Amino acid sequence: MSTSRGARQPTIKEVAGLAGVSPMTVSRTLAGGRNVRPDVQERVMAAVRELGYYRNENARSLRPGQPSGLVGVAITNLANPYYGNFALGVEEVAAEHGRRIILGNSGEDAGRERQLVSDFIGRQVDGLILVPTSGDAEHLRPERLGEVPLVLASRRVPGLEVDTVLLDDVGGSYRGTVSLLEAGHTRIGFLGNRSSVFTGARRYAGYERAMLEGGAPIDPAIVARDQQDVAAASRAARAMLELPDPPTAIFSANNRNTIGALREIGRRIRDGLPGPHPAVVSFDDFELSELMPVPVTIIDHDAQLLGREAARLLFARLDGSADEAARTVELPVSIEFP
Amino acid sequence: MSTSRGARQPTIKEVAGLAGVSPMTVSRTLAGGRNVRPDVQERVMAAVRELGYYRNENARSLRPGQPSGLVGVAITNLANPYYGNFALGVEEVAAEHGRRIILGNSGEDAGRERQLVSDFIGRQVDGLILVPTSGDAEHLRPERLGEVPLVLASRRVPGLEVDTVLLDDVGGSYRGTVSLLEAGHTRIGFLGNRSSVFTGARRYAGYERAMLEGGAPIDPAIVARDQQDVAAASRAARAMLELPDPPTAIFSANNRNTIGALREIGRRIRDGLPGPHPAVVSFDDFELSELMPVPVTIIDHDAQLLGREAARLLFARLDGSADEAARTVELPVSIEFP
DNA sequence: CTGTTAGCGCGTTCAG
DNA sequence: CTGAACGCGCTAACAG
Repeated sequence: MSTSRGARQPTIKEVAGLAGVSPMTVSRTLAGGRNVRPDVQERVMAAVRELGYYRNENARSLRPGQPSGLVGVAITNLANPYYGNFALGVEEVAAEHGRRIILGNSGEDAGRERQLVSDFIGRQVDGLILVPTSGDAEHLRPERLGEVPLVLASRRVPGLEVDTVLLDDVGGSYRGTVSLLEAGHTRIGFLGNRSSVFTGARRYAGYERAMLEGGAPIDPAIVARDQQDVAAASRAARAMLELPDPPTAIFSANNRNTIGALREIGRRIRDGLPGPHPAVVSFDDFELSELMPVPVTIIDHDAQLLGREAARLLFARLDGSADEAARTVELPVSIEFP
Repeated sequence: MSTSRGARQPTIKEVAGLAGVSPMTVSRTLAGGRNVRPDVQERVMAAVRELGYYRNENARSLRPGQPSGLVGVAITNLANPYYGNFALGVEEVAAEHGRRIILGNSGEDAGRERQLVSDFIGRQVDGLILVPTSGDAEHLRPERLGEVPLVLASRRVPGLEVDTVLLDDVGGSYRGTVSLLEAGHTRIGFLGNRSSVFTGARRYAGYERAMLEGGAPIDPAIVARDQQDVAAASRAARAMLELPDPPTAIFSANNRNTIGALREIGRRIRDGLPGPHPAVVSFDDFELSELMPVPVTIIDHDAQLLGREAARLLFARLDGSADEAARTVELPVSIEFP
């Protein structure tokens, strides 16, 4: 009378037995019913319902050439709402194509990513969509992946020529920084990821180009490029705002750094520290940005769309409607002024 | 020379061939190498590396009794950061147990949830974790699920006695509302989900009890219970704030309603409309709540922890270390004053 | 220590 | 229109 290990899932044989037909007839009925008499189909479906039968997709995909209907998705940080939306975009398009996603969180760790990819391939995924970590990428090389198509999102991997969806990181950062320069700022701080992170490097490049072109000096004392989370970002912002000559504006290269910077600015305002408090340009949107105590310009883009686009590239590959060459799609960003 | 359909994944046979052993020896080596000579193991592993072989997990789990190592997770709205964190919690604990998650987004649609569950079972998941929709739940009845254990999170399903993780919705809402009453408010609006949503009903119940006990009348004109997204919440907030006698405080039953309400309050402040502007109590945390133009009290809880706890209940069931009776875990919430 | 046999659930192929 | 045989990749159980 234990709860478990008793009656496993019913098989096609049991359904066949109950319906008084051969397993083959059940299979055919489930496959659409071609070449099966309607009344027999009735009996089969009745047996299916009675037994609570579900077709075993794993056994099904055992046959070579049969797709598993699974797409492996690895993300660097699901706790970041940005990647939640990304995953949703992938999931939606996959569902439209009758596929399911297997999701793993790499936590920005290359070893974990490698494990995830191994497991995904072992489960016969039809394709992979990754936001790659910045570590070693040996496990993503084509000869390791065999036939399984790979799409990268958000970041490129050096030396890996595969379908990729990127944002216009450089252009967005450039335009965002220019908007600060045009507003009269010359002392503009930078908060971002370390340059080994692909987007970190690209977004810094946009900032740098705008500063150079605008004739504004880049002071290393107000450039902080190693914050991966909100707490670190707050500390970095604090350090530069406590300088004798603090920045009058801050360019933040991503959501986590923006939140950290604003948290610190808010603290200073509440503590009654003297202003002026810095204006902020943020790469990545966040909710209620219009209610901030300092003007916040948003370099906005759609994570869900990024996910959808990545999935589209993958399915184009799977349908064979993509040609040999790896494709890169760069999605535009929009700038929203306060 | 086409990219595809050519060299499928190598099989255990090919590895065996290359290593000059039988498939069984490869299998044993991969399973840990018991009863295989070290030098033979070497040869096998070399062949594995050379061919880029991955064990086919689907074929493996074909054998009865073998777990698939997959957990099916269905969520109502991945775009909500709250559920992203929930998924992360589940994923983490699953990974600790060597399992992977298959993730689907039900979008609050019972039909879609049913499809997802069918597919999950067809893929031989070891267990299911759902944030159930509020629709028909026929497909979750034990006889439909067979041996597959189910854990519900966040919401209960009427008539379904299964392991469940809930928040202390009633207590949190009660205490949050009491804090407003103690601050002198008596005209307190309510924004939330329709009562068919489990949490919607529970959170309203806490609000209602506090209001009754506090002797504060509940005015239907400032109770709005049908907002599922931010835009609808904004409209509802606007409607009650434009009344001749608007509420002096608002209790918001979830993240989406809170953002909507604050967006509307912010708009009124920017437009220079006369105050006083309402204080807000929010069930669910959000970032930068400390920077809002009106005081915001947070009824806080940890979505990631909710996910972890749900996964723990599931694995307790799978390990057989849980007894027959369905368990309910109610996680506490904490109140953070502005 | 290693190999052979058999069968998991399903669908393609070929007979009726 | 229906069924029987075979094999997909893998591993317990049983030789050797």
